[in-house]
Amino acid sequence: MGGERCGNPFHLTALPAPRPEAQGGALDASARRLRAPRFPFPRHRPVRSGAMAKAPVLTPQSDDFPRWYQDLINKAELADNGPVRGTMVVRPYGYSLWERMQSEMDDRIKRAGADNAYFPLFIPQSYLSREAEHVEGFSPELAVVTHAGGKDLEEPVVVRPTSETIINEYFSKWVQSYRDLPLLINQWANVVRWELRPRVFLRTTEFLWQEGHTAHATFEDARDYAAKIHREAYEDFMVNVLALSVVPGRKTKAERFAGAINTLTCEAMMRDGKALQMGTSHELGQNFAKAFDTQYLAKDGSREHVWQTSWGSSTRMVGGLIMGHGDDNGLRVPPRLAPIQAVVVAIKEDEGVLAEIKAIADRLSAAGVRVRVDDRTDTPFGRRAVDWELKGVPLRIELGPRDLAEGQAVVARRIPGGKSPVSFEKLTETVLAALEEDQETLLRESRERRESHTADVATVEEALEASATGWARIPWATLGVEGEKQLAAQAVTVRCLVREDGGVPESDDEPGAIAVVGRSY
RNA sequence: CGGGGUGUGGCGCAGCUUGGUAGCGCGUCCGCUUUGGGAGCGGAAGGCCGUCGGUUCAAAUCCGGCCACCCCGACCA
Repeated sequence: MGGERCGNPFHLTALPAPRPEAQGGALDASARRLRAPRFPFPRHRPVRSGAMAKAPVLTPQSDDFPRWYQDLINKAELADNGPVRGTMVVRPYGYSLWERMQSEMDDRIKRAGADNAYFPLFIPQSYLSREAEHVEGFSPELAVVTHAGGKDLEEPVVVRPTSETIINEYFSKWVQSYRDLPLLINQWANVVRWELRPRVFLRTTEFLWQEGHTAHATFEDARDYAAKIHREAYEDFMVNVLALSVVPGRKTKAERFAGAINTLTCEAMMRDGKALQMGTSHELGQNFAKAFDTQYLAKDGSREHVWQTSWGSSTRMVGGLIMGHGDDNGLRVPPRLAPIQAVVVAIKEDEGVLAEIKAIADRLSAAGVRVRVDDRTDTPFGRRAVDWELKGVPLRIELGPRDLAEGQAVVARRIPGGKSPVSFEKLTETVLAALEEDQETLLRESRERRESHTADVATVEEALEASATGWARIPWATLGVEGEKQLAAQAVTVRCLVREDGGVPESDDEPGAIAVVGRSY
């Protein structure tokens, strides 16, 4: 793609047309009347002589999706690259999205019975080695500290890539009796995995996440808990808050977490048709319990190793939010997640207007809306409108002197698009209804996009073909481990195994299991 | 590690073929006019051209070494 960058302004004429008019919704009739064209130069029309046309705010998705993603992160002020390759600086607005995710996830984790705790960043290197598959899985991406305090360390310490090992070291002390079980712990932390191909939010060397670690008395208890987190915390959050229509499923052996006996995943489809693993929940069996000798005394007096789970979700979800919902005008944040659900904008400097926007914001705030006032009248209105669109704030309530005189404000909707005047009396009610509707709209769009870009196929060749634009579903019995390898040669992977009815298979070889395959981030 | 590419004000780039001491867009700052969809005009600040060496009266430009970064093939939240 390097060769495509071109300073020639005539390239602008080849840009795609503005996105189609919004469909459906009560605001639409007047919206069409009021809305200004987003880009002054429709496709294939030469730029008029004289005035130079404005470039689009972002590289259009259809031109170059990765570039669009980068543009959006920069212009919506979500993050910067850090000085060390693969690291990122999360800027305040980007961090506020993460904080909302944390808050919603934390509620669900606590509802599932887990308590938060904190374990150290540094782990003795020897801990990693105790579980063979685990160390093998992680060793290529470990950051190891060999020198500290002005001298070489006797035993190098690794910067945690995940905390199974160190947590088990302590679990083995804390668990003595069946009465100590289940032990349900979660921690919010940063982890480091040295990445060769970093991408902001999607794959960074350091990232933020929550990692849950539990110990149970029986295989069944652990299995059920991993499934509970998978569905009641992860899937529920992703569907009902992020408005992403994820596919919950089971990983194949090739895609499983190093050291797990089973991995459950939620896979989301991005707007370019690629998959993003949004969160995983693992059954660890007794692998770590044996490696760290985590045992308990059962009721009958026998000594048993615990059965364990671990589960994680990370700042990668911010990337999923961007690529799952964003369009050529920027981010689109589902209302339930949005740190700012509505921004009240003063169109121009005017005493009455400035007083009224604050009053409106207060009323909305009292009604439970996360609202912000934009009174930066030293910045032109258009600039501010574009900024809020880039940031994906669902509703923009615009107020100018003319509106004030008529006792109304203009409500601009980011998600369906369009604008409509609303009287002050009806404003709060309208805002609340629009937020509800927009949440549903995003989820519906996400589901429809995924369904229309998923093909049921019968051969590896067809699966590869479908993977060019989306996902394929193929019977796992047809594909098999051999077919999985063939796909991998083309950078296509089995994202997960599902049942025909959408359920999650109990094992890899469950009859009737369907493999969902595609390219992924 | 194998293949391709790039290093020039904060960001994005031109200039290199044909050496003559650096320019454009965006951004930033100041002033006035503006503010209903990325404002206009005027002014200003900001770069020893990745690095080391060579050729030359003269190097961003030519030659060589080194470094860094980016893109495509093996892992992962």
